[in-house]
Amino acid sequence: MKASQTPPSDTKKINNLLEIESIDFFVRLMGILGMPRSVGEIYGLLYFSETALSMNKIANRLGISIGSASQGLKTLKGLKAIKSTYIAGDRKDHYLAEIEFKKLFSTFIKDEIMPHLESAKERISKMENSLSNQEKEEEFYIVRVEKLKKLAKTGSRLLPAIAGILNLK
Amino acid sequence: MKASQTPPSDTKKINNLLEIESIDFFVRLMGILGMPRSVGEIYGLLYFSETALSMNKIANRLGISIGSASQGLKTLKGLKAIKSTYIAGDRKDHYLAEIEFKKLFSTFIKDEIMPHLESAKERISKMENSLSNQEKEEEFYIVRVEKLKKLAKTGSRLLPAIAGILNLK
DNA sequence: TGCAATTTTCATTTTTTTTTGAAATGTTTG
DNA sequence: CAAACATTTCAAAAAAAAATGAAAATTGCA
Repeated sequence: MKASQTPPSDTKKINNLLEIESIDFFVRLMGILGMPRSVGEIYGLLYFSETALSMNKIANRLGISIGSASQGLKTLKGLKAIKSTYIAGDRKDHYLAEIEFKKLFSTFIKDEIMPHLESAKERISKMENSLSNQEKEEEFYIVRVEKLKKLAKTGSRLLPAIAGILNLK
Repeated sequence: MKASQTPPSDTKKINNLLEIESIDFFVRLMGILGMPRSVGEIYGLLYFSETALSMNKIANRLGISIGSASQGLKTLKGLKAIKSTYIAGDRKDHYLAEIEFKKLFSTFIKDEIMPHLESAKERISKMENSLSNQEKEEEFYIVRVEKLKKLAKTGSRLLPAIAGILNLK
């Protein structure tokens, strides 16, 4: 008769509606960045958590395995999207969301996109070198290689610029 | 003794090295945009093809099924990354790569990213509405909702701007 | 109109990605 | 330093995404 009204033992009252929306929101956002569901879930949970949460609490609250939680936290640390806090008298690590999204996005651009650009440039060179002497004369091939080079150059300019804009907003 | 030197019957001599590098390049690029391998393969093949190719030729040359080819071409049409050409006396559709990447990217932003932004705004409103009266007073929640709104706003400004920059390069 | 060629669709299969959970590893403190 | 707790790793399972291919739908021509 009262069990259903008792909130989970060790937590302050949770706004479930908010939490659910937040998780849903970040699952989709992380999805756009190609991150697995668990990463979005963890970040969404932490985003509206006033207290730092341990890995175990995160896994329990989300109903995911500790393996997923561990992996997801590692990914989020890599993105600088969370930070860990020391809590006195507790051996576990505790995590808080980094709420400056610019960090998340600029780390993402730097670590996930820029490296592709580097190897793209190499591959474009390979293409250029593979052109036969005859092809080297042909407008068709010249234009296409040119476009690729321009694409790489635009990327090299634009991506850091985007990261930069995010950093000063 | 000569079979291995005979090029495929109906094609002009193909620069396989170039083709392979091109396919590899676009498989990765499309991968960043979350597109399946087949989409990158098709575009990569068309990019250095001087002649327009039919769906069947594409499927054959790439060794993929016609189902994949059909689906991949549909996706590429949607992205405005290819165009079809009429070839006299041939009933089949023939496809050419659209080599202006700006089209591909701005269509991608418009069709794949912007709609997410719209629904994100709705979800942020939901979160705001789900705040209890007490939470509405708390700095913690106010800041977080504010950050989300700012994120949505930055997205709304930045994404069309990026599409715009691409269009005038 | 009717037939043959072409394309699309979609249930099934295959492949890839993600999650799980138990074992191995690492860490703290009594 | 050992035992208790925490975290990471990784092989196996589950889930999700992509590819297949045959049937259905569409198209254009005779």
